[in-house]
Amino acid sequence: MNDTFDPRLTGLAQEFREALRLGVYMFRRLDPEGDLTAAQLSLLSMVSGGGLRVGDIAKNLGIKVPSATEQIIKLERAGLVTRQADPDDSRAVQVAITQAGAGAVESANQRRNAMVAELLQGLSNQEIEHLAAALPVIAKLNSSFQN
Amino acid sequence: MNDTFDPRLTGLAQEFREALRLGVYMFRRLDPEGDLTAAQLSLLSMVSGGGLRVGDIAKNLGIKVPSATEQIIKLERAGLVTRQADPDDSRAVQVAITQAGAGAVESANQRRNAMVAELLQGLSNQEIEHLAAALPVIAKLNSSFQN
DNA sequence: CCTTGACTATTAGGGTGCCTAACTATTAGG
DNA sequence: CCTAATAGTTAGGCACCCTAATAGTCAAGG
Repeated sequence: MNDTFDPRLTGLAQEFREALRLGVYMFRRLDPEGDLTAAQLSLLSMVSGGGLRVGDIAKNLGIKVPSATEQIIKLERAGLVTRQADPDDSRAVQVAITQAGAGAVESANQRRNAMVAELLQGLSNQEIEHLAAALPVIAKLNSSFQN
Repeated sequence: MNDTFDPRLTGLAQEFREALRLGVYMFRRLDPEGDLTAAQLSLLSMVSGGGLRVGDIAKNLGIKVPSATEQIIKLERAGLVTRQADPDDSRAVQVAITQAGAGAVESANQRRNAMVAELLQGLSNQEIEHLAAALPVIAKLNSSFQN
């Protein structure tokens, strides 16, 4: 096993971990007044593009199936999604967003995006470019981390 | 209240929020085998620079005092920190790292940095540059968010 | 002094969100 | 058919955060 790396990478790793910690902080505090928790909004946004099976939702969210089930049941009780047996495979369950769910996603996203956009307004153009360039890199890191 | 923003900012905000969610995921799952949880390592790293009071720790971590107390008690039971009344103000409690605690921080940081560095190795030079340029921006966003 | 109000930390109780293990129901292959 | 694999749910548990209530200490004014 190779555990020696370019020292610059190790330094960047430390810095990246620190940024992750700050990100956790921000993520947690974004729009605490809203009706939807961050986890619920992530799930709802995901199904708002079209019905998905529980397993797909779990995989896309990077959580285990029982954790997805738990959130889905909460959302169903709140009237924001529906659950129906997949006609092609009755083991599977199709989760679809309701009209109320779509409205909730819309307003929650607006509120949160407005809060973040306000933060972003405090950045220079160059800082915004740096941030925008890095976001796909973070997404890529996450997908390689999933494996 | 102004809730209209440059639409590019709103799009970026959406993308940034998604990156935050992914970051939370990575942060939590990094080194799940280690002795320290992510939250404990954050706290321990913080006091490793010198003793701090509970309130300061909570503020620096962005959590409430009772949550900090809870973590500190766990770490104390594990022998990684000590708690002593502040000689200047016996309401306050000084939290200091032990030798075992310092060792735990050291090895946990190494393991986690190695894991992240390995992820970073999968990036191109340009991607690494983009990431490195964005990390200070994230730190800046966080500090303006604190207010 | 000594009381009152502010401050520091802890305790008690609660909630979210994730996990693994065990189970049920369904599908598909030999 | 029967068995193995697959999809989801249920049950139980843990990490980590919160608010409200409490105990102890400090500091300032009467």
